[in-house]
Amino acid sequence: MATIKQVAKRANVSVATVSRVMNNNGYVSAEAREAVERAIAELDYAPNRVARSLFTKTSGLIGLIMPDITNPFFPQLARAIEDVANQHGYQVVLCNTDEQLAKEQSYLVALQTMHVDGLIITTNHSDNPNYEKLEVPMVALDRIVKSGIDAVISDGYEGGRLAAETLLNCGATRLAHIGGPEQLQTVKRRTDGFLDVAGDRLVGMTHSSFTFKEALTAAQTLFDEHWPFDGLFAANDVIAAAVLQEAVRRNVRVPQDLQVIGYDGIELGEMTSPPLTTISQPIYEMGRRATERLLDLIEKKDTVTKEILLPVTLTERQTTIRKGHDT
Amino acid sequence: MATIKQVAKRANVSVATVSRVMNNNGYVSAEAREAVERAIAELDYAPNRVARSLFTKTSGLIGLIMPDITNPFFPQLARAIEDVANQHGYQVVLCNTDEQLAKEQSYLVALQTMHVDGLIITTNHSDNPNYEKLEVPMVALDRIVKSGIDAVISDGYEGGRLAAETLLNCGATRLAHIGGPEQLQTVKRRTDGFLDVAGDRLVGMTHSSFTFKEALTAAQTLFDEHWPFDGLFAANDVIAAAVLQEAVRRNVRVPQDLQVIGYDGIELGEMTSPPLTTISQPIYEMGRRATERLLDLIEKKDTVTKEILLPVTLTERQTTIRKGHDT
DNA sequence: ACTTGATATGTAACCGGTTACACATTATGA
DNA sequence: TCATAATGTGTAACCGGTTACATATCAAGT
Repeated sequence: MATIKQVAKRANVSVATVSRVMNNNGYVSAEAREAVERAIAELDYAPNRVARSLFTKTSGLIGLIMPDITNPFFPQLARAIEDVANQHGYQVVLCNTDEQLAKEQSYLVALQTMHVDGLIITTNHSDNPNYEKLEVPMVALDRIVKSGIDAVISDGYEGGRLAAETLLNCGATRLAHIGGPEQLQTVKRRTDGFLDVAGDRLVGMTHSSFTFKEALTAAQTLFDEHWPFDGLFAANDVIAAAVLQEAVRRNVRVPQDLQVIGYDGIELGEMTSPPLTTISQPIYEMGRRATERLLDLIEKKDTVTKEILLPVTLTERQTTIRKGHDT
Repeated sequence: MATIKQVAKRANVSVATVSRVMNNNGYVSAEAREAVERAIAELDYAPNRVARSLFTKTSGLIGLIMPDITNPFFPQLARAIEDVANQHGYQVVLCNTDEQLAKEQSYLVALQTMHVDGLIITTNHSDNPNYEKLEVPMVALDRIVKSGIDAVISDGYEGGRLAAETLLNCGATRLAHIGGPEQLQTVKRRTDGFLDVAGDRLVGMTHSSFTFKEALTAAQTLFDEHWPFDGLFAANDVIAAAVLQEAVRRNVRVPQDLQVIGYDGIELGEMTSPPLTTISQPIYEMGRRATERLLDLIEKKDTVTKEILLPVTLTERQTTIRKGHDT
């Protein structure tokens, strides 16, 4: 790789002049500019970002801290983040923490020492001193966060309500629910919303992690202990898929005997049989907004901490019975 | 953040001594070492990786170039890569290229100027000059690659054969196939293997991209034009899921009327109804091996170009009829 | 006692950029 | 015409590490 010095020599100017044309600042004569540009082209020069970083204290890097990219909710988020970061000339560093504070900590120091310009964090530990003492701009994503950290989330409570209302509207009378991991505030809100509308029409409820395997045993438990019910709301689409599978195993027909609503709106919901009715979060949009917000923070366009709350929508597929069409 | 100079002053030594204790090389007296360590602890010092990078020309960064993290095959790969990279003190930079050469190019220069230590590439364009002229160690993953680039792939041809043999063993006599994108060599081999065993028992075949939507229309076409068939091999699990969904729409019972085998072994296969029999690639293992290989290359442990071919296995679930159990 | 090698430490150059500052030249306005 | 501002360019300091090299001390070997 050519260096700025080589370019300077070839163009018969000083490194300062080369730097000026690269960054388009300061005064440069037309001839000098042309000579430099020719030299750059001839040498196929691209400035060393490490060197630039050292001086400017910016890296063009964004740290992305999420529990597990393997969880089907996160790839879309990551994609959105990477897309907009890239459009603005930033690269993203991927970190999987499995929600473990120790891992987060070690990533945090690694990212800090490489001078990332900002952080997008999907963590429950944002109130941890490790985060608080960081002077790096950051925004929390899909997580409710204690103090003065920016956040973008979607309206889980309303999503829960919407699920219950939909089930009720579709004629369900005996409701069931499988909630998510209880320490996830953002997931708990879905349950809260659902429960508030369901009231005493709730006949059974349990909890599960977001792994399919656990979801399957949770579904089995629910069927074993609380059947019959005719409307079920799952805290995410993976759990809903498990319910669907368990339903066919038990010859419970969906949606005739049991209507099911999932949560998230990931692609998996299209692939089940029948395709899953679900409460869709605007996942890509969430990633996009979080990144745009972070970029604003980095460029100091805005310093007032904000929480961005995005609306959810009902995606009606075939695990509920359409009213008005009266299938 | 504290700098090495501050540490040096506090410990009453020179920066060289601090550097020596940090890197554990050169001679350092016990007292000096202790003083430095105390100063480091007191100041919470961590060396600036950017500065170190500039001198050493290593960054601790690995570039991960893949088409689209949103495609459910890739998150596991990314996770494996990130896991082993992290275990060795490296961070990974995520790049989504959508298979577009222009995007790859722009990522390549970005990654190069930030001095990534290595590259894992999932691309069809490895024979492009952009890659060839790079002096960065790299390994291709899940892609067949022209010249002297290391690669790790799994045995697609054998996987295709295995799929056909399994279907035949399970009593299928009229075989169908939905192939993947034709420019993907690694996917084409699955088709080749399948076709070689199927021979003239093949009654119908079509192609599809790996998006669920397209797969669904491909499945419809196949049913429309070539039904009946009783054994189907799909080039990946997403396509297989589409076939399953289309089958229930047409009241075709799986596996009684039609047996289906997918390919990849992603988690989606567990979530369909019925759960999908599939040819499993050792996805995590592939990512792991690729990264370990890359790390060896980076550390110059080995310079002979290698192709690592990993075996695939049959994961028997419920879209095929178990022989010997005669369900 | 003197050479030699091991131990210990500091100074300064270097990595490849950016930019403050000095200096020179040219244009502008009174 | 002369002061002043705008334009153009180079030198060198700086960012925060690493390490070659110089220098010094001390123990061991002859």
